[in-house]
Amino acid sequence: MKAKQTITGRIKRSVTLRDIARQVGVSPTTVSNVLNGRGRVSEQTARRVHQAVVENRFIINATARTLRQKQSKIVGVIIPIMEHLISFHDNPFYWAFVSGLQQTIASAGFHVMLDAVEYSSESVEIIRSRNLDGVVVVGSHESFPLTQQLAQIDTLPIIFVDSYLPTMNVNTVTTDDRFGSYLATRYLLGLGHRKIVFLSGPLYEHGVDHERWLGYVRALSEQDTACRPIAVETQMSLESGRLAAHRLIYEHPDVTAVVATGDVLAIGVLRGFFESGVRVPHQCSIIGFDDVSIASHTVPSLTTIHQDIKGKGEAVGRMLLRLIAGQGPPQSEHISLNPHLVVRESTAPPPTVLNRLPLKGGDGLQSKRQ
Amino acid sequence: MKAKQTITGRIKRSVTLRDIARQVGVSPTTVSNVLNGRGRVSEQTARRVHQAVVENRFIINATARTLRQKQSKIVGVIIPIMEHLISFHDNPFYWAFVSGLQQTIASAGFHVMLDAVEYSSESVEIIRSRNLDGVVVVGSHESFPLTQQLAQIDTLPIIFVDSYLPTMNVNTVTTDDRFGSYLATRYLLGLGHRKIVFLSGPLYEHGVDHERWLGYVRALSEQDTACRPIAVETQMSLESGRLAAHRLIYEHPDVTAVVATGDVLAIGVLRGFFESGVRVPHQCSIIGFDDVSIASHTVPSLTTIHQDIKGKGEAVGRMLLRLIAGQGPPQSEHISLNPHLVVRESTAPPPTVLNRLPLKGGDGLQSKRQ
DNA sequence: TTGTAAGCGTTATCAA
DNA sequence: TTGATAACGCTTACAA
Repeated sequence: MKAKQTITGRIKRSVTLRDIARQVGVSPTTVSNVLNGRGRVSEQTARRVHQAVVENRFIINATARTLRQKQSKIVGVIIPIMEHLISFHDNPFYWAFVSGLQQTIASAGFHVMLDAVEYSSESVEIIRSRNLDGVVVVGSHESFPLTQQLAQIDTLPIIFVDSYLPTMNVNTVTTDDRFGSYLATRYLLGLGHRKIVFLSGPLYEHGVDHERWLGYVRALSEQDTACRPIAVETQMSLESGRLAAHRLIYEHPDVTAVVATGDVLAIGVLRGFFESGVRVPHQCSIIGFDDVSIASHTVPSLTTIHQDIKGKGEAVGRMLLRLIAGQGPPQSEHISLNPHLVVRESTAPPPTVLNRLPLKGGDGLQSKRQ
Repeated sequence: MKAKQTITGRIKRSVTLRDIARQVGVSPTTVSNVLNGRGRVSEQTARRVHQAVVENRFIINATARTLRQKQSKIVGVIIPIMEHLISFHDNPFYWAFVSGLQQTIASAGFHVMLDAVEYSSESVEIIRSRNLDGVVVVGSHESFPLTQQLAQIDTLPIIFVDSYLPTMNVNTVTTDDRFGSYLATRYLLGLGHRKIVFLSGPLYEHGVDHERWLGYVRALSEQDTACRPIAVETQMSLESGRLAAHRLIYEHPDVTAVVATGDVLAIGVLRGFFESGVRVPHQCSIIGFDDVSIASHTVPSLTTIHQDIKGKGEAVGRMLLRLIAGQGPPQSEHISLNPHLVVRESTAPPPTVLNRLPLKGGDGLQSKRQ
């Protein structure tokens, strides 16, 4: 291990609190008290200490402080992943969320440590090892061993985001996914659609997409006609959406609308339909979920269920700060954010019987007569 | 400060290396040696130590280790920001980059600490305070006080990403932006375009967008006709792109192609033109930069300059690990990644004289005769 | 092959 | 209002 050396060969040491104390002619305790604003110091002394701090460009060693106080002022953001990071890199969702969180906790002097952890992991060493003050887990499932481990931790606040963990007594922040999906489906039903496909990522039990499925089903069941739910399950990615669109055309040619569980998926569908010459919304309506910033800039722009992603990061940040400060309630907190419908260009009433044009091209000509 | 207490009122202490030593009946040194695989321990002892570690769910305290060794195994990712985080939340670029970096350094046991720092900041306390082992700065400019401060640090490796700092002797990883932009512009010239607008974010001197400007200018100047460069400067965001498209139609109605310095901007333009009824690529071609995953899924899909963003994060991670291991060269390293052109649907030859349709609608009828 | 003891830079406790 | 001292949990000379 080579030591960092100056030209003179002396080991380069950073300025310590002790150095400041020595220079000012007081004890380390006093310097510490000044730095931490404990007040029991004369103004004189405080001023001199502050001056020495500036002069020597002293920066307190947070590592030592953490060791002593067992408070790191670090919050861990843990993202459960599966093998090859499916949907981890691509999803603009994460960044918006994390930047909202970062901004909020930074204002209280906290830092964010990012960690992607295998969902099958049996423990998350970083939490104890680094004395994290709090943890945020994004997108977890009850079935993950990782989730089980994390839920057992009772020595520091943990917040599960976008995770439905009904049997676990943990803090959660979610969007009301079921309601959002219900809104989307009801809107389509209101426009007159009856054949509506539900397109989602993997439907884990108690997953976000599963909640959205329940909202979709409920909306359908409230409709007096016998609307059958149709589920198409794929991955949450642009490309999966594109491919799903092509499949839809053949497997469900009579469909007039698609409820996608994510804008990413919806945008892929938009593209897939375009490639096949299916016009949106004239032949088929599409509705997304999330309202990522690009949703308002697609062609056609995307009708979607809006959720404030950055705001969610901020809400999580505030909740975490509160819990860390010990102002948390004895039992777990749950926040469910309200999504709302944003109508744009990708939805319209279904083609009428007269001008109906099935998705599948084969008998297109026939239907075009009007 | 309330201590965490168990029901019995005893302070809850985590298992330490000393506890393990005591239980096994050896010294802390031996346990440490086992844990760090230093080898000078009998296999017997090693086995017993390992067993005790597992039994007691011992996790080493990285904070204490850091304090002692002055190596934190933490890498800081610093993102210079201006006031209200313009283009920080929205840009999918960051996430892809950071996740590539994270993945790479995690495999060597390093963690990522994320920090957004004001560009005007005079110091980055976190670096010394947390004993960071390395730092990555994304998108910096020479004129930032922050950059000046960071460049002076010589006690740990710092890598500047997507930053052109010609007067500074620092490690950099960039994409060959000038060349990429040159490729884009040359491609359009080759298609026959002569009125090509350069649409960018703020053109800081030595900024990424400025480099791209130089590539654009060079391509034009190589063309034998007197192609005048036309610069339109805005913000790097979807919405700015959309608005710019509307402006373009009036300010430069004779333009037949747009070189945008980012896909985000280009996608905004796509949308803006759509809103105005300008057909892409028939009336106007658009070419982006970055090839974010959505670029291949827009309507029309985006011709763009591809750069491997996640790969850039990985390259930075590898370089950082090398530098941290002390295998770095005495002088600064520079890596320039090669971008390439990806042709999709948003580009085509310009409208011919006969079927020419200016962007501006006013005299559209006149030109429509054929 | 193993152990002793000092120290990393801070803060908490207690005393002055 | 201030200071001496002992930790926090680990690693590392150096000694045995």
